[in-house]
Amino acid sequence: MPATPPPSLTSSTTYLLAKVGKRARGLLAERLAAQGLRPWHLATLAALADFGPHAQRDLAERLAIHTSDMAKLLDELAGRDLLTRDRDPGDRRRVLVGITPAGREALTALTGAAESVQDTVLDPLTAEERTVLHGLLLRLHGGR
Amino acid sequence: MPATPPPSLTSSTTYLLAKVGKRARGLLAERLAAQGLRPWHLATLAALADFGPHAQRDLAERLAIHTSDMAKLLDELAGRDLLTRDRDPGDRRRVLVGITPAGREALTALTGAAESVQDTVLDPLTAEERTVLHGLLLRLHGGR
DNA sequence: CTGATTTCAGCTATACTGACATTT
DNA sequence: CAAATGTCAGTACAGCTGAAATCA
Repeated sequence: MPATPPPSLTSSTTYLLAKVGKRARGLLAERLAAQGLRPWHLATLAALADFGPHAQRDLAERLAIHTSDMAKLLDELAGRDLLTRDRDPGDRRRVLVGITPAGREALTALTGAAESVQDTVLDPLTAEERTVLHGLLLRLHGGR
Repeated sequence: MPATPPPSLTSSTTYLLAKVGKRARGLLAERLAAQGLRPWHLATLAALADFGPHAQRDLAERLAIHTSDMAKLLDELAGRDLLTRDRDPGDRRRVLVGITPAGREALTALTGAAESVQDTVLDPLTAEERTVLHGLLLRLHGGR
């Protein structure tokens, strides 16, 4: 017996968003774990590749993560030589974080994993439907 | 400065799903906390209202939650007289869980909170767009 | 005895808090 | 001195695991 979820929940868009989103993140985490990394590592490398070097604090703000957690993430990524951390000569409180060539390679692999997860999650939808969904989610994400 | 998130992430539907879903669940949890309850309490009461009494194990399976966590949830709900727990006379291993009148009242209040959160989250979308989004998410949720 | 149901104690990961040293 | 940056230790919670108690 497939155990139907309660209709009064599946009729709520909020519920579906939370459920589907959680599944997506779970699948991504599972795939990235194969490379010993987590979704936040992907996000961090992506931010550095998209925008260039950041002060650690700005990186944390861009990803909406706490500075204390960012410190740990960067420790892990620096330990694999995926990024560099250098004191800002102009303001020695700041640490400038940049991506290394190895980091870019890793990012490519991680992005590939994310795309494969996306194919899995969005499998029930046609290409046009995926575009529509993406547009709607972008509006929800932006309209904060 | 509003700290733009990395485009290579926002171009991923998976990322947006996870982000928007997490925000939705977070807002819901915040609103329900005002009544001393959490999203799982709402889900549990909704399942009982939709389908009638359940054996504890069936309830856990329907909501895709672990039986050990279900035991704790039911403790909390029973402590507020929102549900009843009785041994199944036909199979004394099973505990039959049912919703009380007070539970139905609480469910009404919790559902109201959930609808208000939904209005907040879906605010940027028109009514037609909300319908489209709901339909797409239903397909993603069902197509497992 | 085997298997199902429930309960409990504990483990892990994530998100967050607060205190601190360093530098401006 | 006050404010900003980064580091570290510790807290809270959700999700999960495993073992024991009860019963079919």
